[in-house]
Formats: sequence, structure tokens, C-alpha cells
Amino acid sequence: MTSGRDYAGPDLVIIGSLLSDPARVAIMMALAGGEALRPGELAKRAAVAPSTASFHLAKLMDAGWIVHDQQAAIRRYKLASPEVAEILEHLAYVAPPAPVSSLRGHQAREALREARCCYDHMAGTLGVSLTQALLRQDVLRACGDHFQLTADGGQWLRNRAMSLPEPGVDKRAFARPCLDWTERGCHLAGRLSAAILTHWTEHGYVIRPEKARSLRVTSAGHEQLIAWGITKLSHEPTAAGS
Amino acid sequence: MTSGRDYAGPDLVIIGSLLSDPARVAIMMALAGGEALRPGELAKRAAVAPSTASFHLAKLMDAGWIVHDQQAAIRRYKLASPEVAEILEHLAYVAPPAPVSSLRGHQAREALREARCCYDHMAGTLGVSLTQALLRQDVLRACGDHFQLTADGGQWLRNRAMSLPEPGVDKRAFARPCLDWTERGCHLAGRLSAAILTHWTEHGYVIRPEKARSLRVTSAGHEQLIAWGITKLSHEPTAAGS
DNA sequence: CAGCCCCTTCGATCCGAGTCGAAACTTCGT
DNA sequence: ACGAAGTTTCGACTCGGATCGAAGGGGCTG
Repeated sequence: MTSGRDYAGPDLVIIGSLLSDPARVAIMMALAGGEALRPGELAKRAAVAPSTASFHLAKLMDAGWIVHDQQAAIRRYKLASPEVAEILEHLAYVAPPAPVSSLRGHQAREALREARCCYDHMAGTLGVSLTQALLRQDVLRACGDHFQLTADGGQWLRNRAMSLPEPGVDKRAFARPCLDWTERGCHLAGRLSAAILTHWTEHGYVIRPEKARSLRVTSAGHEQLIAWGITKLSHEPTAAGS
Repeated sequence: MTSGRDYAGPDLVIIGSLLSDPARVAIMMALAGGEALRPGELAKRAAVAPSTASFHLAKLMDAGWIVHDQQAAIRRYKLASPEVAEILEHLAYVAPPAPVSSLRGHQAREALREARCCYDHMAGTLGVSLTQALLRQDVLRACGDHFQLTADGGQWLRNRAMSLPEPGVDKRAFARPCLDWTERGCHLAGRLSAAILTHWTEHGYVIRPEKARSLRVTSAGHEQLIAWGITKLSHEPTAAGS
């Protein structure tokens, strides 16, 4: 009888309003790699004037999607939490692919599909293959909506020079699946996943290029992939060069 | 060097544009229960003029989010697929709760939290509890990003008068987890989940009220919950009445 | 067959939101 | 301390899109 719209569930309009603007989406995608960027850089990425970028950053701050380092004098904006990056992955999972006109755009997309950074962990074919490898070798086991380290899993990781992240220092989950738009699968999220990327980066297995979300697997990294039981990655390191 | 925004990933703006309008979201939420509704009814739910509703329906059709029965003379719109309902659940999972001002709105929200229909299967506390019960009793087992029926699971279901859905008649998954915004957990999606709701509805265990997404568990249904090993549901049937 | 109801299309209106430039403010380097 | 570069705020403009009413077209019913 009440003719108004009285839907009682979550408010999707807030999400939609923030995502309906190309410049804001460009900003969020620029930050999705986990890097903290300055307003001027974000304005360039979004192809808008600095004042416009500032306007958008204020909106995203209000929504709690991004934060900026308070202590530093120069503001650097970044995603508010790893969960925001996972939300973006969720949304990308269901979004249609953007039309790609240029050759550069095509190459960039292929690089993203292959291996990219989702806030602080690996995604793309690399991330999905890693997750499948850990499950196949019974390092992790699916347990409800999260992954559990098996009894032998801890030793398995230590055998590969991984130091396990200590549990419970904050509320972040140890290991959870995160939808991946690349291959319609899941990649590993959570503290373990972040530790793996940190470990691989420190040892030079993967390199994070400047100004891009994509990851480059080095030749040493490809040897490491074999040690981890990852075989699905398509490109050889020489083929990944420009 | 290229100053334009050359992001190569999926286009989130399309999703955002569709979701940025309250009337369109109201229409989608009205259809999320799985019911096929006529334009006039949707216009009432969205609190807009019929012409405006028609405008929105055309946009949602173009996007492929909804379809209408072609054969019938009277058009009834419904979601294009179960996957669309899951997308909405995903989004609701990450969206902030809508502000509730009225008592009716509060009651409606509680009803949705308790038990609701997500296209053709159960969601809310009921759906989450069902999924956990099936996992706990080893009827289903998590296997990557989907659920697998165990060897004993088929008999377990048949013992409860369930006829299993035949696999592979279409491409729809047998059983998959689907994020549930109610309790930050997962409920069961896929063909098995739809079969369970059909079975329960036919036997009068649950009732789908007209003009609402919420489900009502009957007293016979509460007995059935015990048989399925579901104990978490909070309200007794008498307490659920208005 | 006629009348009624419902839905869609079209035209016009209006509001909100994104955009930029100018100006003020802050911070860093010289 | 002063100049330069970067960032934010403010004001004004513009434009896309949501909205409704009127008109046109079917379909069902009496």
C-alpha cells in the first residue's frame, strides 16, 4: 500500500554513484595496485584537471574507499584497505570488458591478465595458478569461505624459504579466496598471500613495474614457479619483454 | 606519456551508471526475488511514473540484466539469469546498509536477514545455516570455488526425500558458494540449491509471500530444519507472524 | 465491435553532477 | 626568507540524464 520504495536491504546506489564516473573509476583502478599516489599523478591517470581530481578524491574519502597518509606533508592517497581492492576485483569480475582500441591497450590488458597486483597480493593467471597449486598439493584446504593451512602446509612453505605471517596481529584473514576476473577463478587473498608477494618481490622473483599494476616474472621467478608446482603460466620470460 | 586514461581492465562505469539511479536499483531489487513482474508493478515499487519505469527497463534490457517473456502478450520482466541475482548479492555484500527510518522498514529488513529468496534459492540466515549444515555433515565438500557432492551426500539427500537435480542439462553449476550480505557468510547457489527451495516450497516447509523477497518458515518447516541439522535460525514460527 | 486499461514512445523540462579556471593556501627547495 | 610547484577551495558553466505528461498503439473484456 505504501507506494514509496521501501526496500530494506543494502544501498547499492552509493556504490553505483561512485562508480558511475569514468574519472573516479580511473582513480580507483590506479590505486588498486596498492601503490600510494599523489593527487597530480592521479589527475594525469584520470585525464582530468587537478581540481577535478581533488573533487573526486574528496568524494572517495567521504565514502571511506581511500585514505591518505596523515603524517607525511605530501599527501599520498591509497586504498583504505585490502578489502576495497577485493571489492574492485569482485566488480571487475562481473563487468563487461572495456573496449580496447589501441595496440598499447591490448598489450596492457594481456599483461594484466597474466599477472598483476591486487593491492598487496598476486592476481591474474599467476595468482589463480598459485592458488590452484597450493590446493592441489594440499598446502591449503578450502574450509567454508576461507582457506586453512594444513598440518604439512606450514613445513611445505618453510621448505621454500617462506616465513609464515604471524596470525591475529590484526583482524585480517589469513587466507581467503578472492574472485579473479581474469580466468573466472579465484586467487588467494589475505595475509598469507601478501606475505608470498613480499617474499617473491624481495627475492626478485617478480618485479612491479612503475606506473602499472602488472607484474613481471623474472627468469629466477620462473624457476621458483616450478618449485611451487605452478605450471599454467603461458609466457616464458623472454616472451614477456616488449 | 599518453595522458589519457588507458586502463585496460573491465569497464566498471557501465555497472556504476546502471546502479547510480535509485529507481533502477529498486527495480532490480524487486526482481531479485526471482519473480517476473509487470511494468506497472515495477513502477509502483520504484515510485516512478510508468513511462519512467519503461525508460529504465529499456536500459536494463540493453545491458542484458533483465529479460521479458517473449511469448506472452503481457510482458513480464525478470532477471536475465541466476548469475545476475548473485551479482546483486555480491554488490549488496559490499554496500553500506540503507538507512531505515520506519518501523515497517525495520521489520522488512529483519525478515530479509532471516530468510529470503535469491532468484530461485534460499539466502539470509536460513541459506547460510543450510550451507554450513551441509558442509558440517559432509554432504557437500568445498572444492576450489565450488561444492562437490560427497559419496554419502547423495544418499543423505535422498533420505530426506530430495530428488537430485540431473547434472549437465544446461551450463549452470551444480553447487557453488554465493556471498551473502546478511551474515558475511556464503549461502548455497546453483542447481542443487534451487532444487532444495523447490522441494521445500512444494512440501510447505517455506512460503513465499506475495510482493516480498522474504521467506516464511512454517512449523512443518522448523521440524524439517532439525532433520537437516540446521539449528541456527533464531525465530520460532509463532514469533515470525506479524 | 467498442471501450477500457496498460504499456511504450516522444517531447520538453529540470535538476544534479562533473568540469575547469582563478585564487588562496601549504610545503619544499634554494 | 623568498620563490616555485603542487594542492585545495570556490564560483560559474555546461551537459547528460532522470522525470513526467501527452499521445499513440495493442490486447483483453464486455
